[in-house]
Amino acid sequence: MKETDDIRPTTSAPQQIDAMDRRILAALVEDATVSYADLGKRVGLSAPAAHERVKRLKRSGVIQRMAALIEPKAVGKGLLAFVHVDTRGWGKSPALMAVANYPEVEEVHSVAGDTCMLLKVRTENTHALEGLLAQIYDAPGVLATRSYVVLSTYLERPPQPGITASWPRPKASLPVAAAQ
Amino acid sequence: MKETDDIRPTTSAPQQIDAMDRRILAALVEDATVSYADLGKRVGLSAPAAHERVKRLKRSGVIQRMAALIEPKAVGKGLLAFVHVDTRGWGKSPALMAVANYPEVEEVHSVAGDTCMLLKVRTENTHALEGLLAQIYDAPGVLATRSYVVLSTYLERPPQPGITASWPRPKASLPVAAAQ
DNA sequence: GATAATGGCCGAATGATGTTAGGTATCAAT
DNA sequence: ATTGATACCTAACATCATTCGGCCATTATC
Repeated sequence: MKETDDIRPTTSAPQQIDAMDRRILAALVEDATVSYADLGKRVGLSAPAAHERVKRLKRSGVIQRMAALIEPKAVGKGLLAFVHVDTRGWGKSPALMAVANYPEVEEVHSVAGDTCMLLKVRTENTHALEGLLAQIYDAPGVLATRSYVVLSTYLERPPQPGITASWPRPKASLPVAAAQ
Repeated sequence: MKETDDIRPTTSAPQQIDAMDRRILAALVEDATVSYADLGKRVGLSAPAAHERVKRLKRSGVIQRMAALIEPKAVGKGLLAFVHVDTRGWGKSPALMAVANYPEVEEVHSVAGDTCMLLKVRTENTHALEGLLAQIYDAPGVLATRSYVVLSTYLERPPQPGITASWPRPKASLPVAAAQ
């Protein structure tokens, strides 16, 4: 399993991803432990050919890395919440970005809309969430936060390689003049 | 790499996760392609011992699966957005849940707060987002949606095994009576 | 239109790694 | 003290990743 070729994170993918690459990606996103022989069989390639493709996808940065997906509840993170942070001025202050160092913080985005920053956090309970929120409030320029505590998660998965080619026409849309 | 032991998704983890398991999880979340020899070296175990631990973590469901993490932009998903969906009645209608079949939809949660459902979606552009929103609106009972389009992502990672033992006291908090 | 060059693939051989087996130490309960 | 269970180790084996050489298709060049 030693990747002798250096996987240096080169600049973003220059070449195009074809249908074969997409099938390989789909398989690896679902299960990254398949042998190259099985992977090749699934997509219609030999093991070395599949390996060569995967190596290229890694080198080009399309495959960032292989990761173990763990069950949050098992590691003491039963509470998931999305935190919207309203900030004065420009929200990306170093003090606010420092919360990314906590392992409870999984995502930090700046968003367009009525709020500046959006965090996805996972804590053991509401008490720990309060402790994290206190850290967020502690950052200068933070005006307010709104937390959306997740009650149930129906779907949660990493980025998928598939894309929807054409979106269905809405069937129950309001009549619009000149809707082509 | 063939896991001869069946990894049947048994009921949730019965036994406790110790510090060694946490270190193994931390290593595998970062890079699931390490050899068991390297993994053992990193956490202070032999290769078979590390393997045994990993096998147990998989069987107990702590490790759900190994997945390839791909760069969304490389597969034509440069636009990330969080969509809040307000619904009349109980939001979990089959028609709304059907949007989970689109590969653009990565997360579906029901949340507490002023909205009922929260989706994380990744599309190629705003036009595709519009097509997806049309599908959401098409579900009966959907009153309104609010979309937060991500401008920049500063952090995005899968669930981490680490937990913060004690949260720092906020340094700039308002004086509170009898704050112990 | 012939030919060289490139890219992608395959089959087979080799080396690294996953995996099993057997044995030892530690700890808890009998 | 003895038994049983658990977790670990070393060593051997089986499997797989990886490399190599050659083949075929396509494209560029003469």
